[in-house]
Amino acid sequence: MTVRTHTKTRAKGEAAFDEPAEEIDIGPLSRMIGYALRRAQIAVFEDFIASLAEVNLRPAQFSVLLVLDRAPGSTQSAVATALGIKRANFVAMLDELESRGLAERKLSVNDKRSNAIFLTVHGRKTLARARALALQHETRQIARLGDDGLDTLLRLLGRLSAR
Amino acid sequence: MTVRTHTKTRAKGEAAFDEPAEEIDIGPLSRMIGYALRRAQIAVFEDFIASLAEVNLRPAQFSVLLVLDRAPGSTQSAVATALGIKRANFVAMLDELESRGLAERKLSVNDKRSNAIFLTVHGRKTLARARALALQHETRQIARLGDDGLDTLLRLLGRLSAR
DNA sequence: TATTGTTATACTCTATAACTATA
DNA sequence: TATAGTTATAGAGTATAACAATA
Repeated sequence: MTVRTHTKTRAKGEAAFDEPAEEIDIGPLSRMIGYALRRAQIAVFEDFIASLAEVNLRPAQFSVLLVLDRAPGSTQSAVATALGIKRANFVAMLDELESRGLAERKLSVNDKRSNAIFLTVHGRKTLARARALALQHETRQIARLGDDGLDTLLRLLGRLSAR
Repeated sequence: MTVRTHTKTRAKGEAAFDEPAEEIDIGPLSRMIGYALRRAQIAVFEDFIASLAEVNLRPAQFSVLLVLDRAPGSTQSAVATALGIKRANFVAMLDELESRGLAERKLSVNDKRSNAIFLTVHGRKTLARARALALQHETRQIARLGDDGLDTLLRLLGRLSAR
C-alpha cells in the first residue's frame, strides 16, 4: 500500500510548505528504542499467534500453561504474580482455560482461601503440541536474528527490563 | 514482593508433587523472544511515560507530533498509516490533540474529502519540550545498553520487524 | 489485620463495518 | 467506483476498589 499525503497539483520540482512528500518518513522515530521495541514485539506476537492457531493459544495463555506445567499446584496469585498479571484479571483467564478443559482449580486443604491450579491431561497434551509449534516459531525468529543474535538480543533486552 | 505458591506445613527437606517451591521460576519463558520483548517494551514505555509526564504525552501522541513537525499538512490517513494506526482510531486521538491546542485540522482546498493537519504554535513549543524530555529518557536507556548496545539492538529489532 | 479469590468497573488500545461527502 | 473522515461498536488488555471467606 502506498501512503500519500495532502498534495496539490503543481509544477514539477516546485516545493511548498504545506505539501509534504508523497510518503511520510517517520525519521528519528525509527531510532527510538521504545518505538523499535513496540514494532518488533507486534511482529513477533503476530507470528506467535499465527503459529499457535492450531491450538488456539494466545501468548499469555501459553505462558500460563508453561508455568502450571513447571509448578503444578501453584495458587492463582502465585501464577499471576510470576507472569505480571493482576490477580483480578487472572480470574477470567483461568475461567477460560478451565472451561476449555486445559486446567483445573482444586480446593486447597491447607489454606481454604486458595486454589491449587493444575493442568489436566488434555492440558498437558495441548501444551506438548503448543511447545512444538512455539519451537518452530522461535526457530524462525532466531534465524532472522542471525549468528549469535539471540544471546545478544536477550542480554540487551534484559538490561532494559531490569528493576 | 515475595511470590509464594500453595504450600503445606511439612517437615524440612521433604518434597511433594503438589507443593512447588516458594517462588515460581518462569523458566524457559525468559528465553523466549516474544516474552523478553514484551517485558522490555513495558519497562521502556513506563519510563517514557514517566519522563514525559510534565507534557502529558503518551508514546503514540508524541509520535504523532513528531510526524506532524516533519511533514506538516499531511492528511490524517497519511499520518495514521505511517504510524500503524487505523484511521478510525486516529480520529479520537487527533480530537484530543486538537482540543488541547497542540494540532489543528485545516480543510484542504484541493481535495475536499481530506484534512491537512498542522501543529499549532503551542504544539511546536510543547514538542520542543517533549523532545528534550524524550532525549533524557533515551539517554538513560542507551546507558543501560552499554557500549554500542544501541546500534546492535536496533539492528536486531529491525530484523524481527521486517515485512 | 492481612490475604485469596472474586466481582464490578473503567480506561486504553485495537479491529471492523458502515455511513457521508467528495473524487 | 474508490477514498477521507467519521461514527458506532466490540474485543482484548490492564488497573483499582471492594467484598466474602479464611488466615
